[in-house]
Amino acid sequence: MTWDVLPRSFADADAEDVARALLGHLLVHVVRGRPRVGRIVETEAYLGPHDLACHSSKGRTARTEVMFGAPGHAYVYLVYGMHHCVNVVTGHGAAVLLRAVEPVEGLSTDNTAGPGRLTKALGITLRHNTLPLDEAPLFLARGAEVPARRIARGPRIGVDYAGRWAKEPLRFWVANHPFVSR
DNA sequence: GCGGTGATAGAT
DNA sequence: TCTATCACCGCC
Repeated sequence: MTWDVLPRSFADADAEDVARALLGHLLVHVVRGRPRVGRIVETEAYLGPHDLACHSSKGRTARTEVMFGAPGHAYVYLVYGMHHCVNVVTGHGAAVLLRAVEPVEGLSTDNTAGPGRLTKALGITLRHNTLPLDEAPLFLARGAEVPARRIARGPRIGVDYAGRWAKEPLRFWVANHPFVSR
């Protein structure tokens, strides 16, 4: 199989637009020559330093530096001591969290709804932090675009601490898709 | 509903 | 060095 890899410029736009545009495309992690592939069906936009739910609202630190770098790279972090989350950096402190994929190929489990389950199924860890997302081992590839009328939106999950930003409808998902979390 | 788990950031 | 916090998940 040859992949139609999405160029880094795909992520060079507002996080909200990228969050929508990523739905339907593929996340590929090549492990020992074998691709692990999921189709993105749920995302969340984190807009930048002014967005109090976004890690970059704490400023430029060793951890958040990657979000201030070039678009199209991975921001991976560990939460609650055990779950990895992977984001697509869109630049200027913003990024898009990948929350759920539909299993396509090579996954260790078909339990891929939820950011921690997604990274576990694909084998994504802190080692992938800052990697470019247009080349092996970890890249985005063209799937099927999701028509706007099939995209639902609502508040982001788990960011109640962020005041009014917790209510902003910055979570996007494929309507009625069985692999969307919750 | 509750707690495990460890990286992170800020305080001491 | 210490401590609070956390973009979650599995089990109760």
